[in-house]
Amino acid sequence: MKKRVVVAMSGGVDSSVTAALMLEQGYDVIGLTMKLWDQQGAGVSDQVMACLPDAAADAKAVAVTLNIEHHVVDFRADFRERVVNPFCQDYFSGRTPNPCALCNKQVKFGLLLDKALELGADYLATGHYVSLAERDHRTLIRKADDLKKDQSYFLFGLTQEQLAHCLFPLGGYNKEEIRAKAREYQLPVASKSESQDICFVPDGEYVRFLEQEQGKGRLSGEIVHVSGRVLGSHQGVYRYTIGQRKGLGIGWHEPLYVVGINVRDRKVIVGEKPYLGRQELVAADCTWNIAIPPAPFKAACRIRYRHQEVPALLEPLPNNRVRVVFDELQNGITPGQAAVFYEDDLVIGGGWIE
RNA sequence: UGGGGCGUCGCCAAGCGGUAAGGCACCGGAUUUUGAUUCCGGCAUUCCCAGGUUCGAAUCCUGGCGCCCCAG
Repeated sequence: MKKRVVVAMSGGVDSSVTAALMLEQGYDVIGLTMKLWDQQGAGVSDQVMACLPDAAADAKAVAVTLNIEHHVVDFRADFRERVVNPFCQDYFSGRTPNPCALCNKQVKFGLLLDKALELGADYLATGHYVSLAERDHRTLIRKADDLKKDQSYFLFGLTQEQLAHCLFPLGGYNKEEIRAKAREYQLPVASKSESQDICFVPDGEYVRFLEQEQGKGRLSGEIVHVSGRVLGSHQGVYRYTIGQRKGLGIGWHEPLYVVGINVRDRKVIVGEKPYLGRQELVAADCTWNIAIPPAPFKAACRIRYRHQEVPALLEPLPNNRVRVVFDELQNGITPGQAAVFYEDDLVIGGGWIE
């Protein structure tokens, strides 16, 4: 009997081609589109498993073209509770959230996967640019062949249980090839543009979003140099993130970067670039896809998306945490972002920077 | 109003008679499924003001104005 696979269809090029590929590979395919957020306006998300009204319509149109079953599931309440609210809380507590990584774990490969299994699916397939690999009877995420599109960083939180039901057919392709396939299959979304920004903040103005949600002018205070000298004022600590240079409005001999955020005193600490360097971090809520070695071990670590991982020594700590000591100083280690660990091109684990 | 110093883009700062460097900030763009970073481009017809000397001055002279420091 044919294996059944649910494809998470956002209405974008990637997930649409994913559905076509699954079909081509002989699966019994059902398309599922999540309704995550109500939003007017431009900046329609594409790769992001969006959310917007016409995303569902586009997905439906693709499903019709492919002649597959398609459903829309309404996760708006859960999405707000599990992704949007933590996003706001993080910013208002001086952290910088990574909603995409959280959404993957909680919603796409949480609620949506559950829904897929409910529908009798063996697998959930998505249009992420990653592959899967087997090692020591475990399933690991492998970076995409096209490193420019690699999205393994955002998927570090998936557990063995989740990965057991995942299919990522796009990992071996690059974007041009996927677009070509979309045209080949004559998908109506073949020429849709790339998306960016947070899906629930399509215009990228996350500050405005936060202020709409929680009110304006909270947590305003001083901008202080590492030397202690007050250099200016700011309109809210949530407007800043570690490593940020632009938007400080301070004329100085050199560029200044945000090197610290003190919510209690409402202070944004700035300093010259060398002050950004840190040798280590601690990550919490770790997910491991290997057996955790009992002793400290070497691995490569990424501290942000789209950055070459760097060598470090990982020391597992109690309570699902890990200390990461880098061989070289790293700039812009930011609480709230993910630290993702690699062995060659495999994701072996990751956690949230404290 | 005794002595000394200084006034060039929002900030710092070159320039010292030949027709306004640079850095920071800011703005725009590129890159990017988070936030950042990074990269590229833009940004003083004008040098505190008013006269004067020069073919020509931010640069020299005169007079104002405004700061700063040291003395009283």
